[in-house]
Amino acid sequence: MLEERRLAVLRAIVEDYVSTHEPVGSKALVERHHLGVSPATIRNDMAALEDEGYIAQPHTSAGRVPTDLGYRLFVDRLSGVKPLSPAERRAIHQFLDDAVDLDDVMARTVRLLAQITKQVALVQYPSLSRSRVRHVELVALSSTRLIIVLIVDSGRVEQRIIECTAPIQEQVLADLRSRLIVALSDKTFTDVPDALSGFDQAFTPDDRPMVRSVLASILEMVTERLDERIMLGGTAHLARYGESFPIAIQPVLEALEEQVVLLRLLGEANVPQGVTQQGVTVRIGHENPVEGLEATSVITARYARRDQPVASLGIVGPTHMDYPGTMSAVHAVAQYVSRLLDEQ
Amino acid sequence: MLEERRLAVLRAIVEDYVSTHEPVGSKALVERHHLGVSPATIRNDMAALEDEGYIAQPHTSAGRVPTDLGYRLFVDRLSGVKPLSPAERRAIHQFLDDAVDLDDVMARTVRLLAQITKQVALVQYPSLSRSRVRHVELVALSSTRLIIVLIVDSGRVEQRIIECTAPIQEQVLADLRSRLIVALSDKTFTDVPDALSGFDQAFTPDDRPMVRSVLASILEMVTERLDERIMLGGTAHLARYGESFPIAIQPVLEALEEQVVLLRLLGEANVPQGVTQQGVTVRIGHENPVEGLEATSVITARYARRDQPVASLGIVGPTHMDYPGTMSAVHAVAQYVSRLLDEQ
DNA sequence: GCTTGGCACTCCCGGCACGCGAGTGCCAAG
DNA sequence: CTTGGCACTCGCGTGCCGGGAGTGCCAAGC
Repeated sequence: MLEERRLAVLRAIVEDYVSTHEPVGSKALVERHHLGVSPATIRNDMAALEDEGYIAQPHTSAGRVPTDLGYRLFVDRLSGVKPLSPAERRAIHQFLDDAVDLDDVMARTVRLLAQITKQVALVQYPSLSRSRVRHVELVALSSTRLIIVLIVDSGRVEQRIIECTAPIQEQVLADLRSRLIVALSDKTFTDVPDALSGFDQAFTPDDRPMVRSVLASILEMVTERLDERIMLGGTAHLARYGESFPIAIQPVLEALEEQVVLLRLLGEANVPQGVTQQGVTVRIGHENPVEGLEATSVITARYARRDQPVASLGIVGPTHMDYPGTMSAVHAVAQYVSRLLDEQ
Repeated sequence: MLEERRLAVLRAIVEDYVSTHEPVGSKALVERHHLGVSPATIRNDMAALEDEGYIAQPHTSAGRVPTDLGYRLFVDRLSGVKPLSPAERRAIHQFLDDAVDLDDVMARTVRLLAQITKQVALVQYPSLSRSRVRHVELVALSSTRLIIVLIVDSGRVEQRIIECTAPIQEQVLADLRSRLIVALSDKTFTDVPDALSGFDQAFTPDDRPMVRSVLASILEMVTERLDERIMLGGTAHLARYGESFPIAIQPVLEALEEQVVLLRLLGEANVPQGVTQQGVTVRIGHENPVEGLEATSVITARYARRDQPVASLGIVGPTHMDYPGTMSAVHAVAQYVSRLLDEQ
C-alpha cells in the first residue's frame, strides 16, 4: 500500500513532467492526480523517492524531475501500453502501402516514424547476412571499368565499380558472369565466401587477375557492407527542444552523422536491461553506449521478414518523452514493415 | 576615390563581421584596417552605405551589420578569390580518391564538403537525363514479384520492384530481357520512351500485361526519377550558430528534409543574378526561393562529366559566412568530382 | 505508525534602477 | 572633404528587492 502509492507518485511525476516539461511540485501533483492524500504526505514520498535516486530537484525549492533511473522504473513497471489512435494506424497504412521499391519503403518508413513520434527516426536496411543472392550481373562501363551488381532477395541491390588493369574481353566476362550466377544463386551471404573458394581455377592464367579482382570485390560486398546502411530523418524535431532544454543539440547531430554510431544504436547484441514487452528496446540517457547522447533516450524494435529478424528501426529523443506512446508507435511501425516485407 | 573608400569600408565591415560575428563600429574599423582616415570620416561613409541599403544597425548606438544587399555587393565586386590551402587540397584528394562506387563518391563528397566549409553540404546525384543505359536486368524475386534494374554509364543503378498478377514464366522473362537489352543499350534516358513505343507488339496477347507493366515501370524510372536523389551532411554545423544568432535552426532543418526543396536549391535554371566567376552560384538570404532559408546563403557549383554538366553540389550556411573561402572550396570540390567522373 | 496542517526557510525569478561604455549624428573649424 | 569635439541614445551588466513556489521538519491527530 505504502510502496504502491510511492510508485503512483513516481508515475504521476513522470507523466506531468513529460507533458509540461517543468519540475513538478507536491501541490500540483495532488491537484492533477486524485491520489487521496495531502501534499505533505506526497512530500514524504518524494523525499523517499529522491533518496532512492528516482527523482531529483534541479535546485532547492524547485519541484522534482525524474532521473534516468526514474524513467527506467517507469518504463519497466509503471507504464501501460498506449494503443495507437485510429488516425495513426490509418497513416501507417496509407503511407507505407504505395512504396515502389525497397529504397522507397525505407524512406517512407523514416518519414512516417518521425512524423508520428515527433522525434528523430532511424531505419536500418534489411541486413544482408541472411539474405540470399538472386542474381549477379557484370557490366562493362568502359574498356577497363566494370560494374558488379548483386541482386538480393529482400529487394536490396548492391553495386560496386572496379577498374581493371587490362582491357576487358567480352567473352571472358560472359563466361565469368554465367559461372558466377551458377555458383552464387540462392546462396546466403554468409555462404558466398565458401562458394567462391578456388573459383578462379577454371580460368586461364591470363584471365585470372581480372577474375580475382571481381571475386575480391564480391567478397568485400558480402562481408564489409553487411548492414551498413541506415536512413535518418526528422532531425528538425531536435530543434524543438533546443531552446528551453538542457539538450545541446550539436553533439546529438554530430553523433547522428556517424553511420558507425547509428549502427551501435540500432544493433543491440548487448541488450543490458533494455528490452521490454513486445521486443521493444528502450535505452535511457546514460544507458546509451554513445557519447553525445547522454541526454537522450533511444527506442528501437526489430523488424522481420518471414519471422527472421533482419534489422532494426527506432527513434532518438529527449529522455523526457512520452514513452508509452512512442514505444507503441515504434512497435506498430516495425510490425507493419515486417508484414510489408513478408508479402514480397 | 571617394566611392572607392566607401567600398573599402563595406569590405572591411563584411570581413570583420564575418570573423567576429559582432556589429562593427567606426573605431574598431580604423584600428583593424589601415584606411588612412579618422573614425569620423568612416562614420560619414557608413551613414551613406546605410542610406544605400548595404548595411544596417541592429539598434541605435550599435555598430553596423551588412545587409543581404551588402553581402551581394561584396561577393560581386569586392571579394577576391581565396585559394585553398595545400592541406585542403590534399584532403580533397585523399578523401575522394579511394571511393569504391558512385554511392561512395557521393557520400564522401558530402562529408568532405561539410568538413572543409564547416557548413551543411548538399550533393546531387548525377542527373540521368543525359545518361546512357548500359544494361537492363530483370530478375524474379518470387513467382509473382520482379525486380527491374537499370545500370547507367555514370555508374548509377536504378531499381524497381513490381508485382505481377500472373505467375512469371521464365522463358518470357528471358525473351523480354534480351529484347530490352537490344532496344535500350546505349540509349539516353530521354530516348527511352521512343525506343519502347510499340515494343509490346512482339509478344503474345497472353504475355502483354506483364510486358506492359514492366515497360510502364521503366518509363517511370526514366522520367520521374530523373535527378531525384540528393545527399545531405554536416547538419551539426547549423547548431554552432544556434546559440548566439538570429537563425532559428528548426525551419532550416525542416526545409532541408524536403527533397523537393533541396532540388530547388541545387537546380538553378532560373539563376537571377547569382552566378559569379568560375560558375559558382551564390544566393544570399532573401534571394533564396525557399521558405525557411531567408537567413541563410546557398553556394552551389555544377559538376560535369566529360564536359557535360550533370548535377550540382553546394553548401547552405548563415549569411555571415566566409564567402571567398567557401566559394573556393565548393568550386574546388566540384572540379575534383568532375575529374573523378571523367576518369570513369 | 502513517497522515496532516502549520510554519519557517530557501532560492528562483521577474522587475527596476543605475551606471558604464560603445557607438552614433551633427556641427563648426581646418 | 576631413576632422575633432560633443551631446545623445541605448543596450547591457549589476545589484537589489519582493513575491511565490516549493521544501523539510515538527507536533498533533487518527
